[in-house]
Amino acid sequence: MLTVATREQERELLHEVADAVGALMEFWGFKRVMGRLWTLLYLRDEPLSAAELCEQLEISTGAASMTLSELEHWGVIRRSRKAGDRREYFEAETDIWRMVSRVLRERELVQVERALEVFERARTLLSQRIAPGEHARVKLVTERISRLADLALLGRGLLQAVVQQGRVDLAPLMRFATSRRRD
Amino acid sequence: MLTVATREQERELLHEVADAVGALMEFWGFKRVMGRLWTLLYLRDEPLSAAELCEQLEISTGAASMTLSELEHWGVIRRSRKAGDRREYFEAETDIWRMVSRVLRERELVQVERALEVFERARTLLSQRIAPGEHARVKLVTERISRLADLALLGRGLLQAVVQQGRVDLAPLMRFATSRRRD
DNA sequence: TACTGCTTTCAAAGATTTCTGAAAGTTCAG
DNA sequence: CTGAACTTTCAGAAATCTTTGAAAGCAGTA
Repeated sequence: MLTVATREQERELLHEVADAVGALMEFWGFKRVMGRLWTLLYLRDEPLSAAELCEQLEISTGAASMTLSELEHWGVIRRSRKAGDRREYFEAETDIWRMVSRVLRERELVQVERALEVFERARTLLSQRIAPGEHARVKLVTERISRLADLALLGRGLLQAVVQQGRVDLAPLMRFATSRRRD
Repeated sequence: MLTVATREQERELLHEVADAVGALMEFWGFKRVMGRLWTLLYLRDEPLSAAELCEQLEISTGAASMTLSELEHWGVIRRSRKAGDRREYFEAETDIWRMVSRVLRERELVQVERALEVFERARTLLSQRIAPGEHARVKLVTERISRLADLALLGRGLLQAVVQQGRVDLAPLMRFATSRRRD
């Protein structure tokens, strides 16, 4: 009975972890259930079937199917089959870093770049055709757009650093991140 | 008439910039209108009244009032009054960095830390009470939770680096971010 | 080919977020 | 103190996002 209690407790714990990841991912612009489902798979050594996932997560077959497709689209889970079994099984991609950097590259970076283009265009157009007597005001506006652009550039730089770094070695980044804590 | 055309064009441009910032902020977990409103104020040298903002953004008085409160709560706008005028006027906080680092500190960091606590707790509890014959499996689960924790730690480290850095000098961070682009 | 068991799709329901605008609240000049 | 001018609040409307589940689709036997 110790074992039974422990099993139940473990299940609970893993769900808590899954919920924590779900919260992070939601906060981050994904659907909560994507994070929960991925984590559940990640914390298993064996592949799970869609039916099991429905049961564990208390979602419908439809939701499971769609969520699994999305996760697959992001390359964070894999499908597999067992011989003599019609069902599909799913397992998590375990290279977390690859996943994260892909998302950063394809989502965050795109967003930031889109904004940068707008800022750039606005600056260019403003610098042309300044009505007389407007010089001071237009200059202030341009200056402020430049500051927005600076921030976006910093963001882009950080994202690129993180994304690039990960491909080879995470350590320098981590070192930088932690070394700066007190200065 | 050149001036008129230019004015209209400028208005349009500024709205585009505001929309771009709005999109970033929305993507980032705030309401789109917060970003649009703040940017509109930021790109003005003079304070605006609530009524003008309603008109510019095409939102109701209620929405304006609530949005302004939220922005004030985050310390990114200021209220002011003009002598002999009953209306309140609003202007943007111009220290962008201070704003961003505050948000990172109070929102992102909190989220990451919450997740880290869950991971830590799960690891501790799993390491106790391992049912016989479960060692291998539990070890794998623990190992994977550790990897999640590593990622969260990296995130926390980066956030802290960014937040700390900004207080004194942004340059080193920018240097780091850009120097790493190709290696 | 036809059946069976599993998966996907998608219209509609449900949940959640955001917005509106009228009413209540506040402030201040007179 | 009063009333006009402005602001805030908040219940309900509207818009948006998410989930459901039944029907259609598909793949692997028999």
